[in-house]
Amino acid sequence: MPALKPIELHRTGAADLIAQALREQLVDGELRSGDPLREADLAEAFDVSRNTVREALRLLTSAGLAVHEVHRGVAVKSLTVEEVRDLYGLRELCELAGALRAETIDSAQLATLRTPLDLAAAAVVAGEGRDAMTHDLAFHRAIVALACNRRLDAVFVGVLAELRLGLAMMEPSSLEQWPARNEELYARFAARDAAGASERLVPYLARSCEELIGHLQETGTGRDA
Amino acid sequence: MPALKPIELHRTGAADLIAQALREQLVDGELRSGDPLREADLAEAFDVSRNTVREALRLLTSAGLAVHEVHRGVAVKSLTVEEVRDLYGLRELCELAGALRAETIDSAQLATLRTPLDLAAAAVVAGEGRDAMTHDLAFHRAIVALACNRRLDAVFVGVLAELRLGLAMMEPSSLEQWPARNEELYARFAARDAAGASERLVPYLARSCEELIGHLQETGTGRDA
DNA sequence: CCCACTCCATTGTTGAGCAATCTGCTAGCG
DNA sequence: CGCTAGCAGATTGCTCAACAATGGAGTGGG
Repeated sequence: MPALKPIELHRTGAADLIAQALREQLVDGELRSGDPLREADLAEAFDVSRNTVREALRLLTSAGLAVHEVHRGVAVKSLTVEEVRDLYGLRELCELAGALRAETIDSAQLATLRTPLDLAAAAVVAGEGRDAMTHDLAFHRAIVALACNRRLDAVFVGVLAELRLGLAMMEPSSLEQWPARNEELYARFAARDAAGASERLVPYLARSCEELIGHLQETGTGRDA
Repeated sequence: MPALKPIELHRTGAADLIAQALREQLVDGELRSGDPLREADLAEAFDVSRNTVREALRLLTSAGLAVHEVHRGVAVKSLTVEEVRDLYGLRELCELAGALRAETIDSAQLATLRTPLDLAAAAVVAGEGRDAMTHDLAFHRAIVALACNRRLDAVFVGVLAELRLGLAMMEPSSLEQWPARNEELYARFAARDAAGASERLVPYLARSCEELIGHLQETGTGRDA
């Protein structure tokens, strides 16, 4: 036994890798809502066959990140106002499920909230808006994780991914206010105050939702289905 | 303009049709947990190419109904006890979100609860256990629909589909008690009593969950990941 | 009994090919 | 001038055949 092969526990096929690459381009805002995803182009870009690209696109569409119209191809999904409302409604449900557990968390779980919070704060002072948002969302994912339900986590990750379709297109407003707001929320968890955490979470999400909707309407995105 | 072509608003490709056909075989229990889904077999059975089958299988796996191990193929997913707990936790979240709206529903919404309930009752007296379960689940889907959130509906449908992987394998116990239990729940909605509905929903789901887990452990399904 | 080796079934991926369909353009017509 | 028909060109939907890579089952030797 010369050397342990670098463990590739989660070996993935080419289609999965391409889907992941596209996902990343989506959340980074490199692909904008409505952009067409042409099979031939992607096949050449990733140097794979068109069939493999098709599999990757199936994954994206079934994840809700793209839409697929027969004989017209796949395009990056553009969110409608109604969809944003639904997504935020679902997001609220997920986060409240996590916040409910605030009463019974231990210090290790509290630490999982602390880390992304610090990273987000650092990104804010560095003026890195995109990073700040990434870590902010990680903070919220940690909140949901308190519910100790992997399926719930998966749903939440999907919701965030779809929301980022819209969020990626707007400059986060009042960035410098985020750390204070998050610290306040964190303090409620540190105090094991579930009700207090929920009370702060709901208006925060409502504000964030209306902000995104406002931006969608401004830029005229998310028009006809 | 001789005749309006029968509108096919939701044209679907072959892969989607096959995925749907397999889904139906899953909820009907014709395919059991762990059964392998071999590409060549399916290609011949549905008379399509292997690539098309692969696309359909991608859809199933990303919907959580099948598992995919590289170079080992796709198999019908077998639920672990932990997954069942998570699924029921998520299901509870969805249904409670619907039950919360009990205060403000109108008579039309109440009617959407009534219909599947009657169908389920009829199936019970007819001794059609499978149909009874189908309509019972439709009743619960109607509860979730009260939240008026399409995304939530989609999540719930996915959760139910996964649960049916396990439910399809067991004979529903105490079938004749279902109608009474459901009527009781319906009465709370008719009375616009959200708290009462929630209080009845939670233990019902808990019982159902433990029943499924018990059956899984009996039959030894859901072993090693 | 256990290990190594071979063989076979199955998957992963490719590339070419063709029918169906959409899109944009052009030409003809009123 | 506006409008429709229809003709390419582009793109997708799906098939087919092939080959490499991998996993598992069987086989034989130690």
